[in-house]
Amino acid sequence: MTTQPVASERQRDAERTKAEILKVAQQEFARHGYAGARVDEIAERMRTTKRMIYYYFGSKERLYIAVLEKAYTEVRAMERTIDVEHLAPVEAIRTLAELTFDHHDLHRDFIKLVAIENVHQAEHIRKSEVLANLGTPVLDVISRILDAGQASGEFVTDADAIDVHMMISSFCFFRVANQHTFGALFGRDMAAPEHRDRLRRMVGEMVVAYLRGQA
Amino acid sequence: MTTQPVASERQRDAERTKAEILKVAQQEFARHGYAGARVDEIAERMRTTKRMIYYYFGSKERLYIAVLEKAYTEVRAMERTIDVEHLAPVEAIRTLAELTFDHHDLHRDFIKLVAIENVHQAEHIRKSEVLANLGTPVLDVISRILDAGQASGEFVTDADAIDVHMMISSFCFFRVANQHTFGALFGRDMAAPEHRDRLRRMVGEMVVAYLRGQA
DNA sequence: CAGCTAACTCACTAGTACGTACATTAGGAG
DNA sequence: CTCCTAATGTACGTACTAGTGAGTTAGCTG
Repeated sequence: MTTQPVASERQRDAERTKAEILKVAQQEFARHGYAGARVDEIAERMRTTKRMIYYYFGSKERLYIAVLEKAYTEVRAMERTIDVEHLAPVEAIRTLAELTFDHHDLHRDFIKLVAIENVHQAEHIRKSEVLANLGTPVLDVISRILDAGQASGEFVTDADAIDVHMMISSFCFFRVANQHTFGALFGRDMAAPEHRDRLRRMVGEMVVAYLRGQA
Repeated sequence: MTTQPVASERQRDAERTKAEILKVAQQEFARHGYAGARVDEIAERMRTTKRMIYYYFGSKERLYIAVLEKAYTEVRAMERTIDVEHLAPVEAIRTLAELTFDHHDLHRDFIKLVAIENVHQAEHIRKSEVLANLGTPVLDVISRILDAGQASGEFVTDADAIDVHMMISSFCFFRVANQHTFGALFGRDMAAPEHRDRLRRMVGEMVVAYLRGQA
């Protein structure tokens, strides 16, 4: 048995090459949109060549779909680690909102990909079997919090889990996705630390106030 | 003096041609994004030719900026017609939220242009003098409602007009802008009438609950 | 009606962007 | 050590795409 070089030293390594393509492609698509992204540009920013992109992914569109699949899969995996069910309903939903906020704050590229995919009416997502069968763990969490809150009487508003998720997401998504036009037109950088912290508290208070209803 | 043909019958009419270019271009940019939009495609869908686009607008980018300017100007003009100040604070802010909701519902192309412009980090908006000096009338309206509500004691939360505007916009924007990925992943069409009506009430209740605070 | 210019048409180009044919090599299997 | 194949590199083709050069005409002005 000869000495095996460690993975990082191997000159030929399919997994490593594929992973690098996906990483660089994600940046490129997020920065320039689907049509604006350049396959040649992705290739130039890598150790490897454009030929490899086509060898592994076949086409620009399939590469883009692979990027979406990877991004969504990671996000869903992260969602599954959220644990707020040991908290009382009010604190649970507030914490969930704030974690969602943090999550959006940290995954700018993912937010952009979602925005881009919506420009294209989700046509690529619909082509992916992986994404079609990717559950949404966060909905179950919200459902249980809502049930607990209604049972204890703390939540008065009769809300649906998808709606509540949408309410939280919209706030967090908008702050990140629209920060540039918002900044240009209102002169306020929603991503700046001082605004970020206030808006983080705001999203939590917003959901709690909504669910508690008009006392 | 010879008989004047009416504007619509004139074969040569700069204003009419420019207006048609802008209208078709808005659709094309909204549908395919900045990079995905095709100047030739815009030309083909018109009475006139591609050469005219360059004659009047000079470049694809300047055409795109002109489209943004027109869209934003129209939206701001519409905002100025909003009149809720004869209402009591709670009803005023609720109505404003619902009108904002309707407004987003009606101007899908505009929403998409905003999303697209954010993908490009608002670089085109920043190049436009028109847009830099376009006020935001809605902020004054919100300010006055907040002042009235705080004076009367109905609003407890110490909120800032820009934040409240952001809260309302985010909800309305997200429902329209992200309807495709949301629909694909959660199996719910937020644009369908039954959901639309519920979400419309929801945005109003959300702001009111937030401003009234935890009683 | 003559002349002038803004409005318009047509044919074309230079460069770009996705994708591929073909040659080559690393490195594991036997 | 040899062979075989997955992995990789090079160079190129085809189609598209923004933008333009140069000529033409509608229709207003005097």
